[in-house]
Amino acid sequence: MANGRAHTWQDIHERIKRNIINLTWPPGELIPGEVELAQEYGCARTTVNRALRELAATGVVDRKRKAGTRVAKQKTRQVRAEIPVIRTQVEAQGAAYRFQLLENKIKQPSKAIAKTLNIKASEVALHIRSIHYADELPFIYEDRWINVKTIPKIKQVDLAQTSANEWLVQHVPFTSGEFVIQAQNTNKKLAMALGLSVDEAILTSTRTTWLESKSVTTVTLKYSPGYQMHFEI
Amino acid sequence: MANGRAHTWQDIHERIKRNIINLTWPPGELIPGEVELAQEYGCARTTVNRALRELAATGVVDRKRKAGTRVAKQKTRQVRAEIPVIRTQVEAQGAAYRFQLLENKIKQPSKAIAKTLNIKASEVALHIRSIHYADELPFIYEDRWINVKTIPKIKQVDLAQTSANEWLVQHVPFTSGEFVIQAQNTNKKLAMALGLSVDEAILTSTRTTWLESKSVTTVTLKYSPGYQMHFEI
DNA sequence: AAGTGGTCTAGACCACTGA
DNA sequence: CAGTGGTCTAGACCACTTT
Repeated sequence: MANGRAHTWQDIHERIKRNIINLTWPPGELIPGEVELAQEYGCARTTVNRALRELAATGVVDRKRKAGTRVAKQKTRQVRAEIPVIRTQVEAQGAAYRFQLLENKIKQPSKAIAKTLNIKASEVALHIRSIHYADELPFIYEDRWINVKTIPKIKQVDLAQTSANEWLVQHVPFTSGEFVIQAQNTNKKLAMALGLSVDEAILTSTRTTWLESKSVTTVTLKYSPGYQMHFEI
Repeated sequence: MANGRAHTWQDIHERIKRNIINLTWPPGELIPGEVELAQEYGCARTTVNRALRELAATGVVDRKRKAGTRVAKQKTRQVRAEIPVIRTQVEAQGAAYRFQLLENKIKQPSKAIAKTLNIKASEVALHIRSIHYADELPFIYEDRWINVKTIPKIKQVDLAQTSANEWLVQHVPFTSGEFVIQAQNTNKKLAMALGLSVDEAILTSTRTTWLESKSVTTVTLKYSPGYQMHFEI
């Protein structure tokens, strides 16, 4: 490790990244080809390839056949977050978790929901509303619709015992999903439910997931005021 | 392609993923080892390894030496988004972009900002405030502090021409960063600046970036009401 | 047409970690 | 200590793009 010869792809990865951070290779610059780097670093081309592939995956470089590898002219920055199950999130704060089921009924959804779930307006879906508490304080208000055609098993689950949030995450795989965040003012009904005053600013997230071409569920979570969502860059 | 033998890692990746979605291999299940899968699919172990590595990276499976590969019991869901430069974001909506520099001054920051930038309370930093417009409507209010010790070059940039947002993204690399989102009510000052009424709910994001152990910049963006931030799962 | 990245292979050795 | 994933190598062929 002390000498100059590095053989792991992580070492190569770091060397190249350092050259980019140093601005030895500034944005837009064409960096040496894989064979050349392999010679320079004294390793196989495959190893250099692995290092460069990781850098490309995180957007640090752009690669094109024949054109070569260039340091990316950052046009966007990627942000990422791990969204845990609500119970885990509450318990991670050292608070006691509890949730209360307000509604659990199969019925006809609004046109907007039917469209989101891609079901006919005449079809039914499972509507669930609940409040999640942290140390007996309202933390999140959940309004969820589940496509029972996709997930018929949900009807046999006791959703007063296990929250739909948790059961779905653990038992239902999905192939794609969307997650939208916005700020909203509390209305009278929500303010009452969460014990807030009207017109407070709260963060809301709407998540919709799909299994192949069939919708699974769409859920809107309304967080208590002051809630912060953290991401990594 | 028409026959059953697949040789690319993407094909192997998809076959395995399908077995997981099918619940052929339910959450928690131990799936066959790399050598076994390589035999079954008629390819090299390296290729299976590549496929499984991608699945592990996206959290679909958990891998441990000796213990083998298991289908992940999803405890978290990862969400991702590409955050573009503000100008690009506005122009992507088909709107005309313009920004107005409200302040551009080197001065002593508040204690909170000094702490965030990890500089002494007596040191100075560059304070920038501006408004970004979409079709002449206020879109984002920006409040930024730049660590001039880390980025001395910033002093030579005409920030009335090129927004700090854009210049930094294109010219300054970073090694890590944090991104925090929350909902806030507009105060009187902000309402005036953006032409809003008081107490409207707006989304704010605060981003802080680092170059090795030195802070680069911390910026708070306040989006106009109704703004939605989209993520992929 | 030629150059560069993308990937596959077969074999080898290493590094963890569970039994 | 033995089994499984993690990685490296050398060579080969392929696929995409730019020239």
